[in-house]
Amino acid sequence: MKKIFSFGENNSVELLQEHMPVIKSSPLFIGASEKEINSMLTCLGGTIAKCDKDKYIFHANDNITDMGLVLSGSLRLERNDYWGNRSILSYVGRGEIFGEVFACEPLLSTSISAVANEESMILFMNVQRIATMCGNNCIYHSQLIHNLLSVMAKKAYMLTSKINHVSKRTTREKLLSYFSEQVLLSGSTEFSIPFSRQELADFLSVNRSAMCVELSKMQTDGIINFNKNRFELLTDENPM
Amino acid sequence: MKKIFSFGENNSVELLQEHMPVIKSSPLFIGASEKEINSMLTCLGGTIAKCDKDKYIFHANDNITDMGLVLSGSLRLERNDYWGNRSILSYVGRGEIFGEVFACEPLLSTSISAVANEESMILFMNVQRIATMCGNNCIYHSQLIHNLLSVMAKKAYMLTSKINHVSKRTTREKLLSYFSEQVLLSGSTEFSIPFSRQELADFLSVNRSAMCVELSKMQTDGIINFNKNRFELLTDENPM
DNA sequence: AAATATCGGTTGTAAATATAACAAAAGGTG
DNA sequence: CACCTTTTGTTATATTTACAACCGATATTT
Repeated sequence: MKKIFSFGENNSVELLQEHMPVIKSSPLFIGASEKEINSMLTCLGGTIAKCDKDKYIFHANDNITDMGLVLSGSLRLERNDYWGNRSILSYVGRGEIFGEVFACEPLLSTSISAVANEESMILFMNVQRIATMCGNNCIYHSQLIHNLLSVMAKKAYMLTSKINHVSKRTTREKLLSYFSEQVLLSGSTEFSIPFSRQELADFLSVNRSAMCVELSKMQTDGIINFNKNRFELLTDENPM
Repeated sequence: MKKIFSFGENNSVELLQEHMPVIKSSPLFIGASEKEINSMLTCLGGTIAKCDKDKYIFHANDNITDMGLVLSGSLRLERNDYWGNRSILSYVGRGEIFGEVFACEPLLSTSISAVANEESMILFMNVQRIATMCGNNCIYHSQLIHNLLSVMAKKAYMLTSKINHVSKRTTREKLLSYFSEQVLLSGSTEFSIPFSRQELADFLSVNRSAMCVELSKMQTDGIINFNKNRFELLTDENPM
């Protein structure tokens, strides 16, 4: 990994201009102007680094102080268990942030690593400095804190929600739990889902094939209708 | 729910003294002095309210702006699905905080409600004001932000970790995933768990009885040893 | 249009799980 | 200690799931 840019220093303006659109649209900086972003990133000790494919961005048990924003490329978060089994937790794409959990709570020295999936550009920011208000005229600092809290709140909500689905005992219950949420979110008994069958099965931690069987049964039972990725909940009665 | 105390006003000192030990030891204010806490809570528009048993502290789809700290008593977080099925997500006891997710991201107008399990005293704090630095000489404000970020990071870590266990397909894999984490956390292949069998089964979303069967099998197979709540992992080989 | 790949649905079978019912062990109380 | 309650372990059985293998539909490539 090679640092190629530091905010607050004399740098190539081109590189910055290239990546500014991603920064501007990221959840951390949404609504801020370029000038404000520059000011904030100077405040946060922002640096941009390039990471080659399959190189580690951080490693399990590293002491992490910075969170990252993927400017280009993508990376994956991996977990290693006691026996060295590696499993992929998630992919982090362009515009998404990562590492905020470990940067906010360094004691969670962790079994989790971040690896570049391809050649990637990463913007690193020091979280300690986000929490610590600077004395400068960095008036958007509190907006930044607000944004970070918002990002973490959304993540916690998403995780809680997923646990709710996955904790159900049968595939049918898992599906209905997920569908119920979609109905409540969309405000309609008809909704589209952003998953392929395989992705939905992975999300709910069930076998794709078994899930397809269950979906068909539910349609036969008159509980749901579906066509491709569009679903409809047909029952006002508790189907369980 | 009845407000009985507001920080920054002339209030009964007794009530404050009664609950100060809980506040001081809560994760939000850990390390702060009583004077600092008073200053911060004035800053945050802190109020103390009493809530009777089985009364709602907040209701699904309320617009939540405050997070809470349980000073005495306890409450439960409930979720209602589309069909009105109510399930209990968690219990929140003395010294614990709740509602921070919704207060940080009000758009998550939610299917989740908080209900008093018994007569309870709750300290409410405005999260918007946590994120927004006050102009006062409230020097511990950034410590507070830091603490809040830390709390949310720990929660996200805990949730991610639980998803990792629950997402495994078989009971044995779920158990081993959990045990592996305990080994990594404790740094030893021997560890104690804070769950009864029923609680562990609920945590891993499996049937208690089936889990007991699996635990016995694993002992027979020479993968683990256990006695009451003390477990030992016996294998350096990947048991799966 | 033929070849290829991807995706969704189906089937049969082996494996795993939930469930109920019960027994044994542990803990608490008068 | 005797009694009761709670927790943990065991067994048998019905249900549910995973898995592999296959087919057909759809989309993509050449």
